[in-house]
Amino acid sequence: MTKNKENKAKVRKSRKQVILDVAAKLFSQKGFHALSIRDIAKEAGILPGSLYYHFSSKEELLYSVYSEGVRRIASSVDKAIASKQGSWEKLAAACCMHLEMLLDQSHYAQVVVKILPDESSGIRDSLVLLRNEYENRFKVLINDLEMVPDINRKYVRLFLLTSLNSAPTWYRPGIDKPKTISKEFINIIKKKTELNRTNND
Amino acid sequence: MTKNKENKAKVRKSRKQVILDVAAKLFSQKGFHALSIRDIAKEAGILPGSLYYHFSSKEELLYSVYSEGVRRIASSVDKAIASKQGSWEKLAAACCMHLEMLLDQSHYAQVVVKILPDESSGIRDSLVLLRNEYENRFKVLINDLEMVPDINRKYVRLFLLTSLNSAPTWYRPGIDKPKTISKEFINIIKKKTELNRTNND
DNA sequence: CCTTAAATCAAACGTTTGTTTGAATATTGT
DNA sequence: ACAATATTCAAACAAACGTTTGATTTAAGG
Repeated sequence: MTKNKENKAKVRKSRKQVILDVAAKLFSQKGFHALSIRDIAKEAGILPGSLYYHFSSKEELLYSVYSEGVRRIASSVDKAIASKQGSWEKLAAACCMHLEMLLDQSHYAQVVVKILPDESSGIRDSLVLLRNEYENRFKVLINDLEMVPDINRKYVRLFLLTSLNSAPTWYRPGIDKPKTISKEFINIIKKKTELNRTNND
Repeated sequence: MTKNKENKAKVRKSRKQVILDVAAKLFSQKGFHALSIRDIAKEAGILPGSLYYHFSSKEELLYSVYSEGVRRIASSVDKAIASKQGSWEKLAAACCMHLEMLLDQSHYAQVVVKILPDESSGIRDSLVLLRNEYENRFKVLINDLEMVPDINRKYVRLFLLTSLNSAPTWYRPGIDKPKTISKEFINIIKKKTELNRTNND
């Protein structure tokens, strides 16, 4: 009763949401410092000052986008993991979904891996907290992994996660699908790569 | 004359070199847009305008630092490769030196991996060119690698290089040495990681 | 319809930005 | 020692920045 939500909701998304979407897109493309409030406002179809009715500062806007990005990628990955059994299958599913979120035009997710928390010193710690909470999933997945004993799992995690997160910098659609890429990465870790000829180690 | 002696001793490192060193340090720490000419000038002990006697713009300064970074890391890696024989040994030596340059406080090298060429649109293409010329070494090294046939070498390269380049974001001195880290990374690629129990692939 | 609150505009604020300019100072070659 | 050149200073520029403010419009409730 209080408001005619249905009409409104279906006709147009709220202005605040438009600002968030535009900010996600532009932050992911240009980074924090290279993007101005005026750029965001112009693309959102409002005046720069109007933005401050919804967000108290540029940093708070980034935080809103960043946390929404973490929320989206985390829930997608959680769903992907839940449907799988076996430690390697779970990890593969997580990597695949992680990569799909990064590469399939999800600007929110891209912000999470493209923006370094140190770029915005005022909210640095908050961003690191959000990101750690998400990446902890991979720590668990890799610790549960059934693998030969002489591999340092910390480096497996770093190796895998940083590779996936760098994908947006070199990925070009049409060459390979995210699914293919994540499978290749997992395979490089799983399989023996060196030829049998010399095994001096 | 007495003054002349003192000055010469003191100015052994030319002003231009001081500016370059300071810029390398600050660019690697703060990125391109978050760093101002005034910050550089203050740390170099000159006035902002004086910088423009040596460099015609902020972008040209970045280019100078970046190209010097590529020069240093490339020549170090080339030397490291030359002394080794065997495809895996060469790759290991290259990765180790690459990582040492990045982690052992070489600000010039850090600029090369921390600054995304897109941050400075005016010289983007020049930076990409420099970087590709360097990274081509790894393309060659990995193509020469003796490995099982069903591995996509392109992804081995991307996998390895992006992992190494991300190291400055998580590396903390005292825990592990660059040498140890690069060995672990190479090992993850070389060795079979999965337990033998199920080999359904 | 009127009132009240939410949302946006229009304009400006004070700072900081990269850069330019002309004068002043150091340095160098003769 | 002097002229020429190389280097730095001091000051300013216009533009862009994040943000604030007060008026104005839009929407909602009784």
